[in-house]
Amino acid sequence: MTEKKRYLVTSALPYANGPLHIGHLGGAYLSADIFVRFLRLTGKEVVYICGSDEHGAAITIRAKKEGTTPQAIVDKYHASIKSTFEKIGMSFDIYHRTSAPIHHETSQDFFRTLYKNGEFLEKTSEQYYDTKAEQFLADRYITGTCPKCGHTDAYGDQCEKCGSTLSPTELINPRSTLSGETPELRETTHWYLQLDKYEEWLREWIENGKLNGQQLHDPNDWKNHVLGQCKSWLDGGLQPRSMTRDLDWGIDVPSDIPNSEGKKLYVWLDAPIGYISATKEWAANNGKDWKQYWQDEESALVHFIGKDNIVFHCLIFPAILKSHGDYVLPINVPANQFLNLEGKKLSTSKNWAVWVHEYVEEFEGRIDELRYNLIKNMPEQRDSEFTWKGFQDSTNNELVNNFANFVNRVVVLTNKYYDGKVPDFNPDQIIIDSNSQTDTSFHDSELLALHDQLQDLGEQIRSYEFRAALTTLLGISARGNQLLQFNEPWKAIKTQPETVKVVLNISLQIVAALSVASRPFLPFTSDKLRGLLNLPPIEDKGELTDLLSNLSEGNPILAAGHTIGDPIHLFTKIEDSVIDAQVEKLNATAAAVGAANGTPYEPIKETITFDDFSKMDIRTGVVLEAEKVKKTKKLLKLKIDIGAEQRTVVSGIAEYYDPEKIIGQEVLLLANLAPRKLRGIESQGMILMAENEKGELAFVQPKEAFGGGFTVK
RNA sequence: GGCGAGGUAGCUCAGCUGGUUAGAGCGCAGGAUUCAUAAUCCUGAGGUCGGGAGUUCAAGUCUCCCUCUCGCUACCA
Repeated sequence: MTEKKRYLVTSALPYANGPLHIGHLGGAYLSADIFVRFLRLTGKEVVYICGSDEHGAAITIRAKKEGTTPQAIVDKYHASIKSTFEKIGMSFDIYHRTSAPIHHETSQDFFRTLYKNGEFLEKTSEQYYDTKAEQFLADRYITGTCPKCGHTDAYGDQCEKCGSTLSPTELINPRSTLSGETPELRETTHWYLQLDKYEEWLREWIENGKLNGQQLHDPNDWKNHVLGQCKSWLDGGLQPRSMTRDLDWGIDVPSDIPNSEGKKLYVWLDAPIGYISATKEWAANNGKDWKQYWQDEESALVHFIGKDNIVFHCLIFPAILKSHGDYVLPINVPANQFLNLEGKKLSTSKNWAVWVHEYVEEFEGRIDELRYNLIKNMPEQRDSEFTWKGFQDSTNNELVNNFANFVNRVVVLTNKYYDGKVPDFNPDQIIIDSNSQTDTSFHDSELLALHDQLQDLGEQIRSYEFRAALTTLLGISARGNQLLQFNEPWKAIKTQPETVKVVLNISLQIVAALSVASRPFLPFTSDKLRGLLNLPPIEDKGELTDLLSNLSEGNPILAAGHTIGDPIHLFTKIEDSVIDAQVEKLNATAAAVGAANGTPYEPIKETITFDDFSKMDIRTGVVLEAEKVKKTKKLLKLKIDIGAEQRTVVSGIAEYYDPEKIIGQEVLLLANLAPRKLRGIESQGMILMAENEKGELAFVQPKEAFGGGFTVK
């Protein structure tokens, strides 16, 4: 990786609309925290930026639901998220928020500059307008019947029942959530960023790391799935993207721009710019120059995100930065994939999650255990999984048995044999090598081996291989265990006391090295180790670099005669009962949500008159022919016999029925529905299907061999 | 259907531009050991690298076809 003088590291801004779960930590936060803590240990200038994303329609809607104001919602969650991050040991230099005035100014300046540079395309389109509330409606403010599954409370952008992505104009019977009225379509003007114009340089930058012929980074350092997704978008052709919205909670389009009234900045001219405004705030508070981080070639910008944010951080935000001019582009965007929980996707709405604030309470003082397991299972290259059993195993087998036990052995032996003082030794004394049971070794060569392990660990972190780095860290204490095991100081103390001095001296140096090297991963343990060894607290001023240079010269980290403290248990085992309780809790809360969210049954629809019903002509029918519609996953083309005539019907049932197996199937057909073309085939009616809560479909049929064409009343 | 990412030991995953008997951690089996939170250490078993074909002196690694998983996207009157 290209070495830079200065690092600007960001983690995706969490949305201030709910608490944090372990998926967040494993995605965009722990990785970044390891990276910056490591950089600090190497003495780099680094600033780590994050904050709450506090705008957008979802927050207004939540406020309405809870009968409060959007400000109250974001205040509540901002405070909660911020405090959770602190407890879990996230080492942000600043945790900012997008409701801060400096952020509004920064975002508006950005908009103004892009506007003046002529980067925008003004476009007018039709959108729903609520005449009673006198405003345009964001997608989320519109509900209606989902055209795909018939769910009556689908949102304008998405149906939460069937997961389809929608646009507001597709909804049947659209209603405004503000007034309950039926909205009308009105013209509105927005500013579009012409991403299509940037396609060429974005491609060159993504694929070759070059901009204007200058090599900015090596694409080989980027993750496969990140490059893949970017290329997929580039190959599909970029479209102009609206940078404004008709919203009431967000950052105003600057009032000096014509037609700006009622317009707010779109989240992508808001949230990522939060990285910049947070840097400004931090710089102002710490006597620094924010421009050195954002506008200097010697500064490396690294965005840590989840895979859902790849396109925005790799294409759209860079496009915004370059359109503005003066800004550096990210040197890497090491996006993680998703973390699953006990075999299923994490889901806030289904309450299938491990909430970090709850963990912090229930596992007080055991933060590093969670950090360890999440890093160990970090979804670096593919989706991965957290299980409570795995959490127990990694804690008990690796942290307790390997890491903490090694430290404990060393401290106990030192206290027992040398009254807690680091023993002096004869450098020519031969001991058994930690790598083999037969070879011989010296004090210095063991320190060099330690040096190499730390060097490896650093290289792994630099190349964003945090899981591997964690394995290397545990390899250090594993090697310490071998050293003790091969040399058996508990026996040798009687026969070869000089050997024991060398072995324990080395072991103590290893523990001292661990107090530094563990810091990026296990910050609380690092602090405990420093205390245990009576070493000064780490100040993040290049301690690891100093350590490495000392080791390479064979200098000890702990001088002979230095007194250490009494043994402590860094980690304790997690009992089965604790794990069982957590699994039970997870299942119970998820089940409770299922029950509260109701029932698998849909609410009964509005009452209709008999006349309404009698308008429908439902007939019995028999399937004569069935074939899959080409290039579709769900559609079958059916020929239905309804007695007097035959109808061609296209139906979305291919996932549940094989075409050959439904020939002769008796069905009910809504025969007087207006015909509609699907995939070029005219569908003359609709087959009635029953659908359960899982979305599974079943035919509704009259009794066997009833025959086609008869009416249903 | 299109695109992207994956499918490597029981489990979780490494394997860069193709090159000696395919690796790690956990789990498992056997042995050694007791300083330590019944912890540690050694040894071992276990993989036709999703399936098939091809390129090559040589393929987990390149090409093509098929298949499964995840994500984005289109179709569900």
